[in-house]
Amino acid sequence: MAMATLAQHQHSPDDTIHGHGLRMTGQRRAVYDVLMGERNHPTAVEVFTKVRGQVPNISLATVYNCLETLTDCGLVKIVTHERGPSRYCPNLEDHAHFFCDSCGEVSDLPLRARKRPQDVWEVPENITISHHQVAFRGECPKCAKKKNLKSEARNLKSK
Amino acid sequence: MAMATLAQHQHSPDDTIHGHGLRMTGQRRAVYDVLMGERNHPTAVEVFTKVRGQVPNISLATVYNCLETLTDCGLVKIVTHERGPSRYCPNLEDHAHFFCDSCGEVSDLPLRARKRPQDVWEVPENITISHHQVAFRGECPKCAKKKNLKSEARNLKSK
DNA sequence: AACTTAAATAGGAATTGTTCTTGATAAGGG
DNA sequence: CCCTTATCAAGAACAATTCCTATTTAAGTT
Repeated sequence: MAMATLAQHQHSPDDTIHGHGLRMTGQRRAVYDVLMGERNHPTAVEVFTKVRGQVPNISLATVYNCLETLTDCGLVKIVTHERGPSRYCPNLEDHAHFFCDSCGEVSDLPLRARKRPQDVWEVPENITISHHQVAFRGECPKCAKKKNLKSEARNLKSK
Repeated sequence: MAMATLAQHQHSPDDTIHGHGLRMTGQRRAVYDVLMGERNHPTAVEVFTKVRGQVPNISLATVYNCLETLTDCGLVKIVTHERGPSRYCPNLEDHAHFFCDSCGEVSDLPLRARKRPQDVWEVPENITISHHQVAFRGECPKCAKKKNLKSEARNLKSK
């Protein structure tokens, strides 16, 4: 019984794709596995080079197609940031993204419990909201630490 | 005395640009005026066609250059949304954007008083945030109303 | 006013990321 | 096994933006 309940909510990616009348092909699985493996928000080209290890003669266009079907089926989210290339994210929880300006790393920031974006921005009542995309930019802890070490070194030298 | 206080905080765009060691040229002024006139978040191409009315042989590259200098000087904000072309916004207040999926209209949503994005998303303490960009998608009131009228018409017909 | 120097511009070429097209391949259902 | 449709690889096409270069313009100096 517990299983039946689980099965309803926890579809395998195969089931989800089949539910959309499509097939789980080798290429699609490989692309999905790369995303699930590295949760680094890779670009299409990064997925492409990674996935070539598994499917040596997959084409970039196919990677784009796979990423599109996966997003259409709701298995993957597409993340855009300023003018850069799109990135892909298999985290289906509601979350924002943080982009480090110095190292380029992207990380997920979860939504706080019982909070909604509308609590912070004035959204008129008669507007229907279907999606939101939230991006923060700044400096990640690693880069901040590096910078501090450098300036310490400078101070020692100048003595 | 009041004037001196004002002058400190309320620079003219010319002063701001001069403060960056640059000049307020005819092209830059025309681009800035278009943005201040239509507050529709136009794309570079839309600015280009509009600005040609004032400066008939300005080039698209120059419009891009002007938009870049204006944003570098902090007079204009650049707004990106999914894979679409960048849009430009002279509203310097902290605000989010709403994109209507059916008519494409873009509107500003002000930040609520004494609220911060960090109130809604969990941002680790040791991350430094310099910018945030927030986009909502959905249906604007006008489009919702149109849709309702249409479905009413359908209902009448089917009787 | 002429001279000097650096900034700004127009026009077009080049680049980047993505989508489209086409013919070949493969897979599931009858 | 055949038929139909989905999928794929490869490369062409495309859209938005940036880069390049020769020319023009403006500001500050004599």
